[in-house]
Amino acid sequence: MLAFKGAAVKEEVCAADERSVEVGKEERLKNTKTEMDEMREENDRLKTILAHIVKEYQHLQKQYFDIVQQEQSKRPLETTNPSDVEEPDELVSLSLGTSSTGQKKEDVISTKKEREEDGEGLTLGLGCRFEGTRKSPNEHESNLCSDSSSEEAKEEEPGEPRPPTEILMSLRTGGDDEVPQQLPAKKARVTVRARCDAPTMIDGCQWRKYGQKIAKGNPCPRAYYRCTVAAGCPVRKQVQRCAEDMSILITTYQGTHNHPLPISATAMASTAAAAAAASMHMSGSSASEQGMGEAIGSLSSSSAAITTLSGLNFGLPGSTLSARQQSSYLPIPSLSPASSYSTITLDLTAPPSSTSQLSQLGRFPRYSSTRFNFPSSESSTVRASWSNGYLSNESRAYHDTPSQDSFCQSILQEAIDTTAAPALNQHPLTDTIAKAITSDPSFQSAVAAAITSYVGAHGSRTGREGVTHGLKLEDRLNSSVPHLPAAVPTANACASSYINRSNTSSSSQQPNSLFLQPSPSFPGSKNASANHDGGSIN
DNA sequence: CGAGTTTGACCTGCGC
DNA sequence: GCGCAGGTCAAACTCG
Ligand SMILES: [Zn+2]
Repeated sequence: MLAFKGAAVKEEVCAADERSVEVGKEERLKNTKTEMDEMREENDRLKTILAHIVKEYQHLQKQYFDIVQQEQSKRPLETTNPSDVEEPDELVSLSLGTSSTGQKKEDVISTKKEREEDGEGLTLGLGCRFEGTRKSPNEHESNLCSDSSSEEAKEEEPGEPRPPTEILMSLRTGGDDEVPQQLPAKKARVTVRARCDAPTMIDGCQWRKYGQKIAKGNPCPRAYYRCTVAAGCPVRKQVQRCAEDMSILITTYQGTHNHPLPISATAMASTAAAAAAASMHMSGSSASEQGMGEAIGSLSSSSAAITTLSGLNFGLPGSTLSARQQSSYLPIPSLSPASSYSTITLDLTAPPSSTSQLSQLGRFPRYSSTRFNFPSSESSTVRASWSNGYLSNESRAYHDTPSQDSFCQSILQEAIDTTAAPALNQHPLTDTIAKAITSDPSFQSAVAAAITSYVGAHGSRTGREGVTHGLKLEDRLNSSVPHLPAAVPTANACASSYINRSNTSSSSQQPNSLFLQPSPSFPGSKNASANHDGGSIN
């Protein structure tokens, strides 16, 4: 009896369960459908946005070409850019300051300590010849092998011709033509100033320390690192703390990677590039077109998504070919660039006030500098989205899916919008970007890396010029697209989110295949001493 | 034992 | 030509 009763009860219970289960299934189904609908809507939205972006891009591109043509016609005989030639060193400074107003030139040195978030290392990367955006990993390997032999040669040669996206090509043609004229002997350098507690920035690349020296005027020793991701990679970096503010880490990247960048680095570079481009647009005026264009170009090369941005960038009303402002900007005396270098300085320290810098311009007449400001106000929201975007990027790092990067798209969109309505909207975008940049050290480094790479590529190009005209374009393309500039590893300990997520392990990043693999986690970014940029060093 | 760091020596460019 | 400073090399050492 009891047994029966029990059985009956059980059955009832079972029936009830089944019912509830069915109900649950239905609900789930409904939910799923709803989600699907939402996804579809989202998809449509994205498509619309993409279409819009493309349209804008084309428009801007056209404008850009017009401008270029105008410029060319204006100064047909000029062989070199005035600025380039005249100034032994070009200093382009990117200011990613957090201060919202900081429109322009603030004293870099005075940078305050607003950014406490980045507590750790920053990283920069330099150009990379073979870019990871490419679809076929195999190519990377082959490239690596071939490249690994001679550093210098590599630097000068972009390498194999990779068909960049058409957009890039067009951009490159236009933009680069002007650029190529830089001084032949110049070596590209990217200096990143960022607040970072960690000894070095994590940029996703592996670095090996090969020397240390106490520079004059700065009690803090300067460390010298060499990229070890690929044998023979010519990229080097110097890491030094600012004498005036020990919390500021100054990292200088030099050279162009002769290997594909790690996914994380690539992703960072792209995002950074996008942000940089966008912000540049916004701030527009002061940035030198050339520098920006190049930087962006390099960045864009890495990721298609960015391409759009770069396009925008180029599209900018050539605000400045002629008007380029050259200001000397020398944040840290000890680091003063050698005359033979073309240097881009990324100031991620968020200068507090915007006026001081101007005062300093006069101090170092010798160097011209272009400054890029990324004013920002703090916001965490942007950052989150950015991170997401980054992640998505990362997964696709090796696929050419420019338009698909939603994150980038959003950014682009913003940029575009802003661009369209020049003055009005600038702040929002700028802020957003700035926030993103500021909040994430890795991002910062990425920007720097991207720029660096670009510059490096450019420099190498210069060397090659004259040799083969026919190849020129190709080279450029290659250099710009495939060869990302070294990604600036921004890694700090802070490297935070991006790196941690995307980057493969710090120390073990490996050139080809590994790049593709999403490494699980970042070990600890703690040791500054660690050599691996990815992990510790930098 | 190999990879990476340390550190003094060495090389090079530049100003006087 | 000399000295200085920045940058690099490489032997010795450390670490996993
Ligand atoms: Zn490298």
